[in-house]
Amino acid sequence: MDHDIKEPDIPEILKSVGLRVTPQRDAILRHIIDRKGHMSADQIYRFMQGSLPNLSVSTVYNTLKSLSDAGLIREIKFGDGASLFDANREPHHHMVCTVCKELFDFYLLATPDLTQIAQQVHFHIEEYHIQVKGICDACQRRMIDVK
Amino acid sequence: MDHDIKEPDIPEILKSVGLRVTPQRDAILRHIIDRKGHMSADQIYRFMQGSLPNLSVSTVYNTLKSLSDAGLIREIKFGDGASLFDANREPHHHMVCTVCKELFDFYLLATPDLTQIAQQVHFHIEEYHIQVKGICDACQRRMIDVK
DNA sequence: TAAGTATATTATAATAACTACTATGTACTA
DNA sequence: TAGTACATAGTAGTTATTATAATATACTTA
Repeated sequence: MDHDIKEPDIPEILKSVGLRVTPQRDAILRHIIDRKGHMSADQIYRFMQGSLPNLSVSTVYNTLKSLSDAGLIREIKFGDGASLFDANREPHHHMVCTVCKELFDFYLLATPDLTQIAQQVHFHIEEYHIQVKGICDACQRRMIDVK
Repeated sequence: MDHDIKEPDIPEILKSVGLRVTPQRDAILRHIIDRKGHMSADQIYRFMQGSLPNLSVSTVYNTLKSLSDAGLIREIKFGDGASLFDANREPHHHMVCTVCKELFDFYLLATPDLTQIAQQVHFHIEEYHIQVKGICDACQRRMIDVK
């Protein structure tokens, strides 16, 4: 058995934040961690039809809320449509393409200094997130081709 | 007549972005510019009952979309509930208090350098917005008092 | 200045994304 | 191996928003 990539112990992660281990939570958290991307509640629900055909939509929402409250995943509200969720790994931010609506991660080398502002207004910062809107590479190329 | 504060010429602003001047658009844009804060479509709708009792909810949404597309106002999706809108003045960002849910503006002195990342991934940045979550001054005090 | 037309508005219906509710089921406790 | 606190499923309800279609109006141009 090769251990190049260490499989995360999902039940252990759930226990560590005080959540009961259920097949539904295990499967949903596993899916979010395995797939690197962003996904909506509905996408998760539809994906789970294979392995958990009795899974209820409300369980998906309840689970996403529990995982989110526990800090294991992050909810991204961006553009139109449904909230997206991703595994809360290294701090990262998001770019959304206003043409194709696709969402891209990005990582900041130098983080903006928010401490000054926070001190001025006595705001206790828990987290911050940068949303960038623009046009992705593929859509830029497409626009040039059309022109 | 004192001209200390120059009144914005709303019809002129609308024309300048190619929008027809209607009483509804005039009133809505005026309200958003006059009031400095953030407001939801529903808040605008209810406020307008006095001056435009026949105003329809869909007109509020249509108008907000037109104004937003034209870059005159900005839509803020943050936390739960409805989108908020504000006049798109100097670039600024937002802090939301996770306790009282209130939204605060803040202005960055040094803007984060996103150009490097944009160049790397060939993303054409149109705008960016920093969302900060945390606890506001008032709520921090309240928590200390209770303790 | 008065049609004409493209666009805006209204009112209502429809939709999407979620939340509330309650009966049933199950993970953990002792 | 109960007992119980919590989770799930299924359905109904809610909220915010969008679509539709008939009527009305802002702006154009003759």
